[in-house]
Amino acid sequence: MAEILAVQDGKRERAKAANRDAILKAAKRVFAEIGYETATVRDIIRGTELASGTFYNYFRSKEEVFEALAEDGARRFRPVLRAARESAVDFEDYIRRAITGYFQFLIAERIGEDGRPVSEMAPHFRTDTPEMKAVYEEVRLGLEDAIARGLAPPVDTDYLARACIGLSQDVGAAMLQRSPPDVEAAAAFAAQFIIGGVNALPRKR
Amino acid sequence: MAEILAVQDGKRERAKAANRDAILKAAKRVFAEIGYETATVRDIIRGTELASGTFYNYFRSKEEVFEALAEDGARRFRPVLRAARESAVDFEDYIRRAITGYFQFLIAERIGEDGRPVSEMAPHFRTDTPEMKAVYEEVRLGLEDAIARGLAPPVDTDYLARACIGLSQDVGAAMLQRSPPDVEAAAAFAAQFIIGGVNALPRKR
DNA sequence: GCCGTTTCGTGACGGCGTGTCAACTTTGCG
DNA sequence: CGCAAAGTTGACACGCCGTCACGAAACGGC
Repeated sequence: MAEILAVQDGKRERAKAANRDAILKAAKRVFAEIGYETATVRDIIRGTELASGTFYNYFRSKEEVFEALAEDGARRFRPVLRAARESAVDFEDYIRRAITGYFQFLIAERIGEDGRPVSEMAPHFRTDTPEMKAVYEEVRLGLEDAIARGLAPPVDTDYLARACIGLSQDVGAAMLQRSPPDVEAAAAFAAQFIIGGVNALPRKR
Repeated sequence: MAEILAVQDGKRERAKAANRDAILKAAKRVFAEIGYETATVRDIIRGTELASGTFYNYFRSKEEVFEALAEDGARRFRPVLRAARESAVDFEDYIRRAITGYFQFLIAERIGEDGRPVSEMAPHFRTDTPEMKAVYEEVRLGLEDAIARGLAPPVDTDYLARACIGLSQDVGAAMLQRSPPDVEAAAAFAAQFIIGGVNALPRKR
């Protein structure tokens, strides 16, 4: 009756989800406060009500927690990319929407104004984790899609996706270092750069 | 007589330089073999003939050794950039030379064919260390120089430098993952992308 | 050469974080 | 209610960290 939308009813399942969530939340806070490198598993677990051993029922290491956080972020970001792809009227529009979405995401995700810079908090911000790879694939598919529709010239989509991601990450980081960060200006810069770049590319494949 | 070009004669100075060098060499090998994250200061010192305490006479931590290695790399790379700037006949030529130089550098620097991927070995590959910042400055100056000479349109050189660096890093990484890596093709891709991007940029400042 | 001074290598030590595990508590279920 | 399964707990052994008192080796004045 009261559990109309109870996705999990067992007390065990609820506790499990709650514990995992508590650890993730604590980790996010601890990483932001003292930095990923210096943070210890104990620091994280102290941020919860659980005992040290319990940590290892959920994650194998500090690194795995970080990856889980990155996965979360990527999972939340993917819909933004997909929406950009589906609602865009042309290639230029797609790029602009995707970049703007990413930069807004960056602003929204950084721990409320304080916290350490992303660079310090993200030690190995590479396309390692599965969900990270999924974002890369989403970008690449978006580009291939545009090419298939004749909206962009046929080029090496692997290089192109990597180029767009690397460029966006660094311009995004530069944007965050300015105060106040200007999403519009940064997005316009990155988007126009990419569009111009794509059009100048050697047409392969 | 026999010491015509002896830069350091004191036995102390020579030992110091040799020890520091031994630690750096061992660290480079250890990082490549077992990865930066899992490597310990003890692992590094075991790769030399020295005692554990000696490590701390030269570096404060594993991270500081890594930074020293990064500094070394950046210091060796900077002349490549400078040469590109000085010998280039126009903006397009400058970009092409710089990118090609960087990609050749990547190929030359990776631990002989084996070793872990750069991404795993370089946990915080950001523009943190002084020498790293110097590379960024070198890039930015090269771009400002081109703009001042009217070879490129006036744009936000901070964003532009970041964009070029991020793009080059990621395309370079993608190149290294292919076998065999094709420096020419990758450099042509990155250079043309950048040139096209710059020309499409909103002219500010 | 000799010896006081300084510099530096050495490895043992206290402190701390790690990951494990046997004992204990809670939940699910008949 | 009671048993089995699942999960939590914190103490423990292990390994790494960074330091420090000690001794050896190099320097430099005589």
